[in-house]
Amino acid sequence: MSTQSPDQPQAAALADDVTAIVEAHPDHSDELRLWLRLLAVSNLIEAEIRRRLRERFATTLPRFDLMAQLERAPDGILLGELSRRMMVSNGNVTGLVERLALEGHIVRETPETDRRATRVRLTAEGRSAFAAMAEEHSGWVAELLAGLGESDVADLYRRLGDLKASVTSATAAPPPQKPTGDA
Amino acid sequence: MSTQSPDQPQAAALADDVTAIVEAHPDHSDELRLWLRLLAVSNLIEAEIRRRLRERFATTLPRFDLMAQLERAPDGILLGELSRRMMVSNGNVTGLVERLALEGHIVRETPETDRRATRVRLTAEGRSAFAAMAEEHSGWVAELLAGLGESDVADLYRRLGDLKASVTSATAAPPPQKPTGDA
DNA sequence: ACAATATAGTTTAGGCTTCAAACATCAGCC
DNA sequence: GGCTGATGTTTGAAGCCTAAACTATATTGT
Repeated sequence: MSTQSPDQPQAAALADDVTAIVEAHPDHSDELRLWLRLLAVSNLIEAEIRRRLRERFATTLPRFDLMAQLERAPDGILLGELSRRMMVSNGNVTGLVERLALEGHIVRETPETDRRATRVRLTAEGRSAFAAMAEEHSGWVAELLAGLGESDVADLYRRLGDLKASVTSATAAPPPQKPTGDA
Repeated sequence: MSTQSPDQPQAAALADDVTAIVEAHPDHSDELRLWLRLLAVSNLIEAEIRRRLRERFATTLPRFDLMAQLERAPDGILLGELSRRMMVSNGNVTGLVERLALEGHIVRETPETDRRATRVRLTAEGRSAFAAMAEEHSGWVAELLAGLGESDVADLYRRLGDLKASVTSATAAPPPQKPTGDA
């Protein structure tokens, strides 16, 4: 797995065009393939977990995620902070909170000190519902990853950390724009 | 990173409860952590790519994916086949195709031999638009993964393949139910 | 105090996604 | 020909998601 172009070193007649194209556009196929596989695996696992959350608990991944955030914050969280932690938009949180409140899993309250804000907390019912879901959930994940050895898990974890660092640094700093004069 | 439970082997008073719990619920935290990181990395990259597709080409990832499928099928694809290849529902494809057709990127036609079906193809405009997008897209991916060495890419690719196999085998065969009498 | 600005959330418009039900057509059979 | 069951697609309801516009409240500068 190094360069994708299939082996036709003999077809000389048209080869010049191909060569020119390849030189103008360096080969990114290994990275592309890696990304496509990463995406496929991630979607595969996610779809299965969504399916089970729906079948077993009649809930969804976003609601589960939101409850997971609340469980770690016994005193509740402001919506804005929730939106930051979940990495989704404010408006999105508004809707999720509305539905979870209807289900009785969480409650909203307005702090005395800032009447713009809304703080949400798990109800007792929500806390115990989440505990049940979280336990099964972690079992599902373990089941799906059961084909990996202990060292595979550790290795993948570390390498994905490297990848995350690569992505973060690539998105944090805007790409080198016109170091010299490539216009 | 092996077992999560913090070390309090001395706290004997309450330890029995903890022990019982741990034995009843084996520790899955390493797998869980791996899954959360995989999901985070995947979402990070995906969000960046969606953002760039929107900014540079005023399009979306699903539309890009659909066009990518069509590009590999010069004679067009039936909607059902498209839905299978993209791993999304039929109804989803209906909407995507509608919007891409409005944009002039693709055309729909009904085969003479089966008037239930719809075959979609890229237009000439769609083909060249896709070529431009695909080239930038692969550059973005390479850029985001640039922090990884060549061997890192190959390693990750292989390990993700193992992971995919694990997930596939876990979801294909329903979990062992009553090993003896299910005949 | 008051105007300007900033912050916390909600709303709106639009797109993606699924599932289930409806619709259209086809293929086989009587 | 006309049933019947399978196949290909669309529709409708519901949820998730975002960006942008908007409301309400708080803070800051003067």
